[in-house]
Amino acid sequence: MKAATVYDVAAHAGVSIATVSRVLRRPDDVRASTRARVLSSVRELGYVPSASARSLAARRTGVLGLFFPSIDDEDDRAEAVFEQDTLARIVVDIPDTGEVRPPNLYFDEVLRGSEREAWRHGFALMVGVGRGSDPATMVNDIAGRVDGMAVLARSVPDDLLDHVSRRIPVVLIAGPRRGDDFDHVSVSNTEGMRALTEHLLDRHRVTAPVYVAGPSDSPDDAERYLGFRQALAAAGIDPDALPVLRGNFSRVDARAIAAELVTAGDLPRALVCGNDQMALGILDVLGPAGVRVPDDVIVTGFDGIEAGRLSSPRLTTVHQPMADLGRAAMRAMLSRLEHPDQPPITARLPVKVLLRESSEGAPGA
Amino acid sequence: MKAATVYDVAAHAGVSIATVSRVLRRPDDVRASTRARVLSSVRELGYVPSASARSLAARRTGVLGLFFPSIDDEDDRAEAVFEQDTLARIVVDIPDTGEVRPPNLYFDEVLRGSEREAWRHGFALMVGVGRGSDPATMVNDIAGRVDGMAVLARSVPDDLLDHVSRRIPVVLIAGPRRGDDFDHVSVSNTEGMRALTEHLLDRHRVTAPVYVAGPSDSPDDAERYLGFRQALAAAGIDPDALPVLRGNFSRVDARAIAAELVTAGDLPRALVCGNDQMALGILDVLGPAGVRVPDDVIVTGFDGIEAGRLSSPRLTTVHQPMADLGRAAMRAMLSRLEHPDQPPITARLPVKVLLRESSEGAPGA
DNA sequence: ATTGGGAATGTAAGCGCATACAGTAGACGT
DNA sequence: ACGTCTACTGTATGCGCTTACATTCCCAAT
Repeated sequence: MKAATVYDVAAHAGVSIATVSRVLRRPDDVRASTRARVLSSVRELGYVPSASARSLAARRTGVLGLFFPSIDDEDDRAEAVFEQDTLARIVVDIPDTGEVRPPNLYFDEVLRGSEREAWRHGFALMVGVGRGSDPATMVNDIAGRVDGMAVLARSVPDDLLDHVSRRIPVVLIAGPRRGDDFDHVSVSNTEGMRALTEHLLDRHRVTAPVYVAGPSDSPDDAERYLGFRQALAAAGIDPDALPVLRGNFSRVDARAIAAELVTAGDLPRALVCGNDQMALGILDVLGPAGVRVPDDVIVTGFDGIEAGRLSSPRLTTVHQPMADLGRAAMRAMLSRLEHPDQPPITARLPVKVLLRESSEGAPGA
Repeated sequence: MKAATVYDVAAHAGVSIATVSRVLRRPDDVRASTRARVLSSVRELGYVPSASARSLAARRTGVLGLFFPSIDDEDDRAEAVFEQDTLARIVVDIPDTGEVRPPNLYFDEVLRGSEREAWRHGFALMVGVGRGSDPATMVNDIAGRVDGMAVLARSVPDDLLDHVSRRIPVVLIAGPRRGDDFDHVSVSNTEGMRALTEHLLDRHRVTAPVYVAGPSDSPDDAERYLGFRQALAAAGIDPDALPVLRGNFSRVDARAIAAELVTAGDLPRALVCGNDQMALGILDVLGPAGVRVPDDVIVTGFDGIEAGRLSSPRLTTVHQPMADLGRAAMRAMLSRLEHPDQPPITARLPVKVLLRESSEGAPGA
């Protein structure tokens, strides 16, 4: 059952392969009667054009790429449950109080936005998730298949980016700019954190907020911390006089940090976290420890993930438009494809400060 | 800046294109010294092989496809925020009490699992989300680019499936089998719901649970309802004597249903919902209305989404392994690619009944 | 009936790579 | 020195499709 080709269809319909191709690509160039004949042959033969051949001939693939760094905790069961015609029935009692798998909303959202935007412009989307080993193979592989590629900050080494970008346009998502070579899409980390901090300073008279930082190599965190400092400086407070707690963006890690603060007994008036996960981790500890939020301690996050809306108290945070990030990345790429020589694009998406109970107290209060 | 090709590399390294190709595909067939020379040319020219050409010549693409029906609420702002070098600073007060966007965990998870499994076997993954208009174009397009394709139940009309499957193997995810033509991967909907229902009947002495159904054309819901009925029948209860409430799997819709029940004043002892979203919608209404869960009414869901673990009370539900669904689908496809003539695969993944507070009462109680 | 001209179709040349097959250079044996 | 292998490398073809260009149609206008 070899797959049918243009030749088969052409023969079957009694036309040349060019006509078959036209029927599929520019139907109006073909007389209605022949078109109908060809289409019926297509149907009859189960013909599906080979995108490989088409891309090769047309010099474009119609696919955009998206590359993520690996984040999902390598679930590496070699053999997934499968092949067993099992019907399950395992009843588990009141389980999983902790977090099972922090659903990686961030990537999911970016992906969704990307897919959507790519599709709107007639492109398919190919995703790659950088697994630990060697991104080179994968990135190269994807790069060979697409017309353009968006890459999450720091998921790909610079030299690889340079290499790949000689073939196709590359758009960087989040993180810092990389020289002036690439198009770049990010959110207003600094401005958002500054606005939030200013709010705490002005409205709540906080004088010595403590920043709970993410990994020291996170450019996003660096930008956020910068906003934090700017707000302090603008209020006449010396940022360097305040301690900074270093976390790793994870919830469990933040719990440890909070636990330490509680036992040490020196809780600041406000804990400003570099992301939501950490803020949630802190809430996990503070509540049970008898520390009231926000009465005793104000806690804020950054990202605007769903879980922060479901926590109690609900988390004050800065929401970044993750899906829009993906969309903007795709649009930047498409724009670059159309105008290869335009100057580098820099899109910076606005964020929203969401004031909720973890800083404001009961709703309506 | 035309992209480099094998020819360029060959010329630059002083070898033939065959050797260049060998260096990339079967390095051991080339003398170490020439290999090094070629590789350095590759680097110098920024050569990235064209997957289109390779796929065409090799007669396989190395890509697997995954097709979803459209679920995300068409966020159709024609122009996403973008291009404006805006720095945002908009402060919003205590917002969004309702749900902002039900994160579509289900697809996200299936996608994640698929990507993972595909990658493990050296394949890239291409995703397509069926947008309202006409799936044919998109499915055909994807089918032309991949070696095999997994499709979510009912996202593609039968004739299209038949057509496409003449070119590549197709695996169906979830839903009912389609004749005996396709490989099929699903979860134990019936068994899971039956186990859950039996638990309610046996352990909680519920005698007349009411089923809150999904859309009548949902095969998943049908399977679940069947399990519900089986449990009743096995307990000597006539399923047909009990009313069934019809929802559409959405949270808002379920709220309306619950509201009606509350005002009518005839709440059953237990509401068994076809999915988690609806169960959550019911919880949304019951709590504020003064109805105690589970003391007055037991509420259960199906799916095991994250939000059900974060609700209060936490939701008793049946967890289906969504990521594994994706993985299993990919494996089925790969298996089919290796053994085209093997009999149709049917994988049925086990589920887990998770008993939580919405049926059991306070933890530890 | 002729002719001009646009519309419809056919012809043929790649697109960039993999690979069967042919060729070439040493290495080794006699 | 010459034949024989073995290990590499080059030649040439085709994968299935698009598309510029050439050719043929068809019909209105003369």
